Amino acid sequence: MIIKAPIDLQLTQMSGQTSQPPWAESDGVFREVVIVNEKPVLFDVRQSGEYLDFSFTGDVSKKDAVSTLTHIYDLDFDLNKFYKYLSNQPELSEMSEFCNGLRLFLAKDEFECIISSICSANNSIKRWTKSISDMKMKWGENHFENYWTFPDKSVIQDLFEDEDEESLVCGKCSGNNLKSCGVGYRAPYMKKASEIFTLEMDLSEIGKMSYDEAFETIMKVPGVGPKVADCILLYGFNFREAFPSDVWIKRIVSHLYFEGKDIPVSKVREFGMEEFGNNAGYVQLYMFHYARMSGLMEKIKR
DNA sequence: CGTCAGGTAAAAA
DNA sequence: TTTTTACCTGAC
Repeated sequence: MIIKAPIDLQLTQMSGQTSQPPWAESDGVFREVVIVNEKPVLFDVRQSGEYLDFSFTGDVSKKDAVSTLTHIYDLDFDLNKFYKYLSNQPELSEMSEFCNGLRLFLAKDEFECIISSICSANNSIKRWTKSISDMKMKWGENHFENYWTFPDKSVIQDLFEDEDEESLVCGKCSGNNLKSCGVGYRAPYMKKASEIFTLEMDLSEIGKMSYDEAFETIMKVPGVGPKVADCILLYGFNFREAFPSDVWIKRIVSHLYFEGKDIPVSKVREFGMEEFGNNAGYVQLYMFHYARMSGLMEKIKR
């Protein structure tokens, strides 16, 4: 089945958005299990011309399958209208040609997005995606032979932090702890975050809040600073006015708007939100990949 | 082997 | 309030 909205699936999958690791790819087919109406559904998605082609296995209606993928790949967003917006501004006008078809890759599981985003802090895309994939295989639920959902918060909060803690309980066991997934010092953050969402913070409330209220709330979670908070709000809860600002975005904004002057990341975030409004999330996404693909990144390193 | 990148938390200014 | 430092891990 084809969903008639332009997308570059490969680019979107591999763009390092912290909602989740890329789906398993084979011969241009991206495959993943997603929980829809509390039941596991295995999706196959592939590029068909400029559109998305898909099939699925599982106990779900065609309509719900379509709306699930439409959400995850943000297919209701009008890319051409966004490209018009970009082309009207000299600083941004080149971006759409370098990132044509790039879309938000939104969370299939809000909790997975939170832990992924915490894991991505001060980390490389390659490393955090491997950590999250390892966690799924170790403690998630297995479906359709080779696919795993992300473990529940109640599972992660009780995990051993490292080998030391694990061997206290079981002398010769190993590998059944968070640090074995390469998450490093983020392990205690992940455990505490899980505990908070189990005990005191209701995930379903976040999406109903205003952006400011949601930002303030999510910032109370350990391991969540301003950058991670904005990733969680953008990719996990669809707050499109979020402008996740890290060192790369700082360098790009500084290069494009402030003659290369060193601007504090906090100011970059404020600038992005004021300047781009509801397009802030998309502009951030396009800035990063434009810099990657145009060679700008090499030029402004350091 | 050492050096470095990269956000957050906690300490220090 | 803003600035500095320590933190795991893997790439180089």
